[in-house]
Amino acid sequence: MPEITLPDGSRKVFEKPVTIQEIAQSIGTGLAKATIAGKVNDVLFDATLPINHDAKVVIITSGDKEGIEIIRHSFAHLIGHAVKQLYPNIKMAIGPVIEEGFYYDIFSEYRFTPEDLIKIEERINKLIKTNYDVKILQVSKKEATKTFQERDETFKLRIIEDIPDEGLINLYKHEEYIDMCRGPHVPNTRHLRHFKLLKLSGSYWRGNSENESLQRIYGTAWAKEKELNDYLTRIEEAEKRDHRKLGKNHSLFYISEESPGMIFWQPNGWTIYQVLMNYIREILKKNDYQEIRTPQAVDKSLWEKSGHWDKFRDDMFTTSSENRTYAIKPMNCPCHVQVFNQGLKSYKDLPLRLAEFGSCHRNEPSGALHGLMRVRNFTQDDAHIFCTEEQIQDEVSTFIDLVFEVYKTFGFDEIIIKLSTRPEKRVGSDDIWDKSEKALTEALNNKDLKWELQPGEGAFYGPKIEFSLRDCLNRIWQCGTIQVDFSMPIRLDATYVDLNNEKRNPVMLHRAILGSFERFIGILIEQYEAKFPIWLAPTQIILLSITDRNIEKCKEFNQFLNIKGYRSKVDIRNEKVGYKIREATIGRIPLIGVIGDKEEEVDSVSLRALDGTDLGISNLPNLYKLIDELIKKKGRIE
RNA sequence: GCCCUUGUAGCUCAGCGGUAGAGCACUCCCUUGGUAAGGGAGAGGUCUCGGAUUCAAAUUCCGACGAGGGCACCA
Repeated sequence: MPEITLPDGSRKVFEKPVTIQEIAQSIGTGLAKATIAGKVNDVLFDATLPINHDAKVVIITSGDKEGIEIIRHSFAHLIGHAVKQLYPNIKMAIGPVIEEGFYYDIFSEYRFTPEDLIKIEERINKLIKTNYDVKILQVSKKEATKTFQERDETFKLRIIEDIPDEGLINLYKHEEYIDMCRGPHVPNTRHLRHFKLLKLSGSYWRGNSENESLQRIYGTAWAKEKELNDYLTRIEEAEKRDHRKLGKNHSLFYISEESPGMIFWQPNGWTIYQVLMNYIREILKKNDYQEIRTPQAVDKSLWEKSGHWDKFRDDMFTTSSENRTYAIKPMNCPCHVQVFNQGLKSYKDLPLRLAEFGSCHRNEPSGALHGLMRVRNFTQDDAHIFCTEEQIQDEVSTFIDLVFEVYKTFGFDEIIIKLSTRPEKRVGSDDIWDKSEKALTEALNNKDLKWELQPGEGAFYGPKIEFSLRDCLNRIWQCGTIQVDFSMPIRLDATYVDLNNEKRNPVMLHRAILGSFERFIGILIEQYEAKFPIWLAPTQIILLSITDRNIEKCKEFNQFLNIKGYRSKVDIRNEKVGYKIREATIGRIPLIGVIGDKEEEVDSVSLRALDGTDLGISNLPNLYKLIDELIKKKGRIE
């Protein structure tokens, strides 16, 4: 006689074990029809499984977040159902739900093409329209094993091996197709309607490139057709912000076939780069950093000492001269230790902060390259803080604030923070790792920030905090970072004299705010959709002549503006003003100045903002004032 | 690096066995026009590269290189 408590507090007693479906039916037919699954004492539960004890029950429909996830998960099974009908020899591996969709990893000798994707989608459409019931079999591990042995589903068998012996395993029967899942799943395919298979990709069994290659089919699914269409439109719109597309359209940068992964900055892009660099320079000055510059190519012996040669040899570009081998530097830290080592250092010199806009080369795998986001040559806004153990906490804390201050300037509202701890392959004792990880954890916890732990993902020399941002398609890119390193100073003999006149090794903090200029500008292009605030805009103002009579005035104003240090251009072509405005607008120039006879009479210019706002007529001193104010704001919305 | 896709004028793309086409941009001419496209003419490509098939290849096949989407990697 289970007593069921519903979310509104009402209770219902049933004569015999009852399913969520039946509970919903007892409330109303409409609800019963919409029921996808439920929660029994806060645990997700299939709609058609019996509940034989008193419980709190929540009914889940497609309107719930869990509901839509269940729908997506069930669609993954439908890939299985369809694909096995079309290609009986394949083996199903794993098919989870992801953000806004699902995928299924499949082992198949035959390689799927986009045409197959269409076929599979058609087959799924056919299957869901039959509105079949999804049946649940709860079986022992032994029975499950037998089922998948008969079906030669070797990957499912491997998954079963890792499941504990006791307890039941849920098998979901989609007609002749059987899949294994923790569930729950929809009770009938009539809940599955609005989906689209999106893309095909390779993957590896258990995410390990040593294992079998699998083929992954990605899809998305939604409760309503409108939601599906909105999602697809959203992706389309987001693609328009792609920094590679905008970079080309606005002549910011390009990448040539001869140097994959390396950036040719055009005048427009380089302007942004320099403004950004000067902004960081100001920040460094205010925060007591000293800028240095170190060589591009350094003898391999230094990299052997630092440990990089051992671990990253294949990922470094090398060159040789006479009898020596050099590595084109993949990082700046060993060089910074060299600079630190010049002259004897006292504890009074610490913390010593050495910064460099360091150009690094890393031979990234070809498949990893991605516009400005992942390149083979990048410039870090790098710095190394040499300090004592006692100073770590403060330095890390100050740095986190600094990152937030800088990111705020660009209006990032979502900064993803992750703490990565000791990897398997590492240098340094466990005692040192304990201390380093503790320092970072405490710095984060003292700030009341949301952060995520990534065990085993730290650098080989120390743990790190990463600050990541999302691009237009929600892909996450690490930008800022701070890493604690007790090892490098020891390996490279960095020392200072302490209060007791004894030599000690300093601790080294590796840190970057933007990460690399390339990646950060890539993110910025997408963030602003290339509509840069005036302090960053490659061209800040363009002066348009209305007739040829106004050409000289345009040129004169332009010269004054440029001498004053603003980035001004003219458009004195023989075109109508509407045409020039259109071009300047498409060119994303923040301020447009129009000069006709009327303006010339009063030695002024008519101003228009990028969004079309009329800013009135202004003489030069007022124009300077206006631009100065806009620059000062740096596009911050406050 | 792995799997799928892909590489034609500066850009976006069409052509998919009979030695190249559009729109925009560019140059010149007419037009001197007041806040998102005035009109006309012209120039521009050994169709990424290397092989193979064929009387004939941008078009089919193989390979290399680059690019796109994922996966793996990311000091």
